[in-house]
Amino acid sequence: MSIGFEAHNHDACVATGVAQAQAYCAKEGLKMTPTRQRVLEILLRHHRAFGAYDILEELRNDGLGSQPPVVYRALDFLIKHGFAHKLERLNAFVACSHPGQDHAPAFLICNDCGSVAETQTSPEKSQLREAARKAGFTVEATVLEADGTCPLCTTDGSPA
Amino acid sequence: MSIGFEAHNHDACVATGVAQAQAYCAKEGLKMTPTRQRVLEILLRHHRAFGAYDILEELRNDGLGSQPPVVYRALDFLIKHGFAHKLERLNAFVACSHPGQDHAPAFLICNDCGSVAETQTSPEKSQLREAARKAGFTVEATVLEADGTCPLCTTDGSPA
DNA sequence: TTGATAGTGGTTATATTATAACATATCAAA
DNA sequence: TTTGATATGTTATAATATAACCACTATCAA
Repeated sequence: MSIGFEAHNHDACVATGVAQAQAYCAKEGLKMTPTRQRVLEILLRHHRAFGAYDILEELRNDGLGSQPPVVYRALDFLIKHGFAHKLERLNAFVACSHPGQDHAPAFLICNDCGSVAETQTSPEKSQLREAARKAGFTVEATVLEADGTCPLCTTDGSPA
Repeated sequence: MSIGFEAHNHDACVATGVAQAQAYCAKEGLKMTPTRQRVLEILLRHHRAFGAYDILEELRNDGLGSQPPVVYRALDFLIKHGFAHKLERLNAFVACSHPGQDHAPAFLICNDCGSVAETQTSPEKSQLREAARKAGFTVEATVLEADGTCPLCTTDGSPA
């Protein structure tokens, strides 16, 4: 369960993810508005890379805004506060698997089935941080992504 | 000199970079065509993140093709054979600083001055590879990028 | 209660990045 | 010299993202 390709109960993912985000927002004085919550739910439900325009289409179906800025603004909020991440390699988005933790996420992205696993790294041990330190470079954010084939697709050629 | 933010002779960069690429192509039976070479020269000369449409504008000035596919095809070739890399965070491109080596590059990207340093990592030691191994995930390619502030911009607020 | 302010959302328009599809050209091998 | 593979030229469009402006709402101070 630690890495994320195993099957699991997405309803629970969605419920706990939304609850955690709501709790965090209440504590920090942030506004979890209907649009933001809906975008988070969409990301949690799919639990895979999801493009901004795919999210937008679902939002539209819910009557919650139909223009790109709506979804990009919601994503900005979710990313800023750690509820979601952008996959730079795919220009797509995923819900955070470890919300509430200050973390340097890394992603394993399956090219076959599109599933995405978020893993934690230890910034103090990373080669990237070490290289930055040596160079006198101040790191603000890191992007750590691997493309490849997930165990399910490796084994039998078909996704979960 | 190991990391890449220091000032250095770009003419030499360009000359040696092109020569190395030509040698590699000759050895491998690849074609270093005028367009491809010109795109490589542009990347080497600027030695920073350079967008596809910025490259295209320079190509146009040289009469070497004026439509997007021209530059994207050249970039595909250069990237495929290790002469250039894409910075996913910026949707931009840089010449490779270590051509001819089979490597897992990592980048330090200065948000102030736009300079980019390419550093080497040891795949066998990386936390991303380790996480992949644990998950049974087969890695095909990795993206390792850090945003932040380079030593020159940290020190005095102005780029080199 | 009013009015100032900040944050959010709606909308139009447009910018930026990238590729599909098809025609033409080049070149080397059969 | 035909063939096949690779490369280039071109048109059109897809996919991703943001600027700019206006309206609404909540909050809070006067």
